[in-house]
Amino acid sequence: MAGIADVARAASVSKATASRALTGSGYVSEQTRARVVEAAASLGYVASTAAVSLATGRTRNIGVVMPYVSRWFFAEVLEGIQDALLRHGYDLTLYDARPGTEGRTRVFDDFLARKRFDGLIAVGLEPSDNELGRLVSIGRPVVSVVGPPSEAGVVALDDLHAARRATEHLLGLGHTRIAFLGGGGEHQAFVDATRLRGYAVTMEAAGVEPHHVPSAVSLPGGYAAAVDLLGDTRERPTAIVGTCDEVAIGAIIAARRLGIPVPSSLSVVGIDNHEYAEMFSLTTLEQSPQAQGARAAEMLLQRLREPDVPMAEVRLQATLILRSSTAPPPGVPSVAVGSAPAPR
Amino acid sequence: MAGIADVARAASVSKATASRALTGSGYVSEQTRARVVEAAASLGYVASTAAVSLATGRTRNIGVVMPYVSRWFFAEVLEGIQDALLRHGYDLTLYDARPGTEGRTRVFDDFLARKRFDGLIAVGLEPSDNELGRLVSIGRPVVSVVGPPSEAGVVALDDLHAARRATEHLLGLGHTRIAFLGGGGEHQAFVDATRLRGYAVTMEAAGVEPHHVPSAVSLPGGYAAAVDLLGDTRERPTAIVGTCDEVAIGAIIAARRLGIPVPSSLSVVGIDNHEYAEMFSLTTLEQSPQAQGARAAEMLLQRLREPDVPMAEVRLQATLILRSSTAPPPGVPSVAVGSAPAPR
DNA sequence: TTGTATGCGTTATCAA
DNA sequence: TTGATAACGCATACAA
Repeated sequence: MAGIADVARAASVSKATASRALTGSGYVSEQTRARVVEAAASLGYVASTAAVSLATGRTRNIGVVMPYVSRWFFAEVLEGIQDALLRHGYDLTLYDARPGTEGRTRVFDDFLARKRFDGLIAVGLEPSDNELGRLVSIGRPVVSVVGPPSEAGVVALDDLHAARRATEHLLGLGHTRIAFLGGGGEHQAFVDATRLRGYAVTMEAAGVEPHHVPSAVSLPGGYAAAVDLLGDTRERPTAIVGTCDEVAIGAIIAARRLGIPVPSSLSVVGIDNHEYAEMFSLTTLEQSPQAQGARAAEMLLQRLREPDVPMAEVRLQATLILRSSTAPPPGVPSVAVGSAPAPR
Repeated sequence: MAGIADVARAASVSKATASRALTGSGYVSEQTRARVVEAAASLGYVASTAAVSLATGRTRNIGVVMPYVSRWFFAEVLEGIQDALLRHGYDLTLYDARPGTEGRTRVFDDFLARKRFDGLIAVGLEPSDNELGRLVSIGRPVVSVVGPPSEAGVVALDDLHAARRATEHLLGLGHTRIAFLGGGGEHQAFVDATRLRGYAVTMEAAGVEPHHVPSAVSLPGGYAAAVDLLGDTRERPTAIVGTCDEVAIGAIIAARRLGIPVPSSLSVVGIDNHEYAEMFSLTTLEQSPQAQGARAAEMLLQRLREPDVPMAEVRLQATLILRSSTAPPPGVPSVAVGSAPAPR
């Protein structure tokens, strides 16, 4: 409970000097600074955040708004943000804003309006116009992870590119009957729509017909959709692009259950490089949600330091990780078989 | 940016009355209260949390400390806490304290010491003596989710009971060669140790030998451990108790890959009723992390309201959910086969 | 380099 | 029932 007055007294200086010594602002002789610091330490002095905030107008706290926290991508981003903020001594207050809930309304109307933070990180928020209005009216810098370009800072995967790469990989192997699994539900997410578009564009450019299979964006969702899709022997595709690894892995599990060998009868590719991807030998386009979260946090803190420099838009390129869930379609010989061995 | 002074002026009352009208403390005539409230609304007045905290000593914020946020259990608990706090208008600031990291030290030494919260919820923290000391020295009420009894409030699953039920279920089906998968690593968690004990005690009481197979507590961890365990045809168990569903599901996936049919050649039971449990037909002992989180939050808020009533210790009993990952061991006829059909 | 005095936006105490 | 005014604990402009 020791206040700065106690510290000042113990070091026999004024509160002002004590404050300067502790915060490192303004001139203080090295001698007295040491005395103050020692006094503070021995008294176990910790500045009251409320008082500091009131006096400075800054909270040393960052707000994070996300629609889910228990889904892999979001949890990973959160960890990345937390890590980065920790390093800079910033606190993190979390706002859960599940789409379509009453809680979400309260978050936008009441909680965010309290401005208990110096800046905001919005992860996959997809705000309505109304919500977006509230967001900007808060008057604090915002960085979003995932999502379309905006005036705020953005850190996101280049979804179009990732989906294109995934599709091209399968086309390159000789597949033509390639289905895209994911999205299309009630709360169609921007990410999934973009990836679907990347897939569709690539398919059309190659002169083959795209085939979108709606699916909940989760492992059980991918499983269920794949069971339906693969159960019909006649129209069965030879390859699947999952909108994310969870969906792709669900499809692999479904295939195994149905006795369809992967990759010899069915190729599957995902986007993420999820924690489980290796265990399922999933070929995928890697992104790092943790790195994205950390990057967003750094960008926001940078902005707080220098309010004048405009914030950037960072588009990350996913890199293909080849594992063994993809191969040429049945009947088509492997490329390696038909060509000369590559020189070493 | 409107302050309470602006509201007061607009309603032509003093700041004091404005404050009383808005906070609902002290006498205010219904007439003026309405005037003040309307003025506040039309000005878009939102009280400065910093000023309120400074004046009242309360933050309307709850700190949550957990070692992971991306693991299923923790993420679910977090959602439960968030939900409950939201309903009561409380903010949530999150502290990530992964065991063995430098960040964890900083959380305990610096971040928590700032006391930016009225109370703390510790989820599966397993603090060292040193850390525990810091925790109590903060002087704020604490509720822990998961973990041993303490002076603080506790909300947790009865792990001993859950593991016993799981083991008894398998014993009752006629299994004798039952392995326990999970825990035993470097950061042996209290939960896993307790569940292991519940298993071991039950096995010994039944006169059969317990067999603990160490495993990382995750789906890939369970998979890897099960591949090793089941690969050895000679010493293969007929049943597995997973310390949690993730481990159990990993084991099921491993069994499928190895061509071992579940449940006819191998029974698997878990603890959790994880999001994926149904999709793998996993028999399991259900608990609700969300409910535990919400319960902990309510308990803490209750304590803040009435500081005198001591906090309780809530032990939840898991309930067995029968799916089709468990059956009698090979060679032993199903109970139903050997007995008269049950009356309808 | 240090000290004095004021402000930050509320709530709470005391009179009126 | 209301209003003036003093905390709350710190940072900072200004003076010394």
